[in-house]
Amino acid sequence: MLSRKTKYAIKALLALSRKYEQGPVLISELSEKEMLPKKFLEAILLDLKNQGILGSKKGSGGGYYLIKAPADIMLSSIIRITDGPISLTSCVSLNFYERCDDCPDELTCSLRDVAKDVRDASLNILTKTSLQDMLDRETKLKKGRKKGKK
Amino acid sequence: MLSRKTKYAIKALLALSRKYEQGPVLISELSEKEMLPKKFLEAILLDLKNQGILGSKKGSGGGYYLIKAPADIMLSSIIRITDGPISLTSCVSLNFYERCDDCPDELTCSLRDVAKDVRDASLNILTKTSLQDMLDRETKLKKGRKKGKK
DNA sequence: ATATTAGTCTATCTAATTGGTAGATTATAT
DNA sequence: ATATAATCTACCAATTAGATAGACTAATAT
Repeated sequence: MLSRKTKYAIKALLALSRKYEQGPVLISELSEKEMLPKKFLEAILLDLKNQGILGSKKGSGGGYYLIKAPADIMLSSIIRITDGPISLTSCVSLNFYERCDDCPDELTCSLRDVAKDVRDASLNILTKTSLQDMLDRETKLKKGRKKGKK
Repeated sequence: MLSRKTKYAIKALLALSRKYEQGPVLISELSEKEMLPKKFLEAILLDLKNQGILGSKKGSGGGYYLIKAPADIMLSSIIRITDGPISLTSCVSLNFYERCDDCPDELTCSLRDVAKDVRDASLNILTKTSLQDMLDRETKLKKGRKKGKK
């Protein structure tokens, strides 16, 4: 399950996506409009900045802003920053590989084999879904509901 | 990521699968041969029993045994017992549904929409992979390694 | 019967993680 | 200079993960 941290990050990033190239947005504004605990959000945004997703500006007229286009920021990148590994086991993680301390032989571990498949299936979606894609989905979902479609 | 609990459970269940219909196996035997902490394993096995996966017998000649065929026990069932939800968000969980406390509208939440896709992709594998499948994979992996294949 | 065996129940315990807050500090625009 | 707003340091409480100890109960062998 995604942590609150990750959900907050995604919410904030979606809000920043809607204001892409419209100048910095205040933490307090993000916090209020998106209903995110301010101090916690602070830490999250700082994290996203240090990982190269956001830029920031201090002083009046300052705030946070996307450093890349919403279409170039993938869900997988966000999750990895705030939650770490996406895979079921660390032994198949592409970005956080670690040997399972007790595993006698990785090459013949059937769980690892399945975990690999699950990882590929998940990443196939998460590395292809950008913030822009999510905004698009949102508008589609809203339209769909208005027209009473499912 | 899967918890240790889940990994231990899978290890133990695979061992019990190899001895399917050969009578009960001692906790202590499982613990030693599979290198699992005994007391922790005790709790896990009891859990699996209460969830209808294992049977048990007390007294001498007793132990734990599979109550269904290895081909009928799916990875998804095991993970759900020991780790809970498989999905990224509780709002798309088939077995542990819960509303996201802060979500203003589930029907137009784009994260939920993506989480649904990821859930389907993961479950497509996990509900189709049985303990028997894992044993089969294991032997295949062992053969493959002997012959030097990849 | 009773001693032995082996699962079950209750109760802890520690360490790590999660979610969150407070307050001082530093950079910047005016 | 001063107000603004991000950044840094330092906590803190609650929960979960991982694990152990010991009493209790049921079944079996002798």
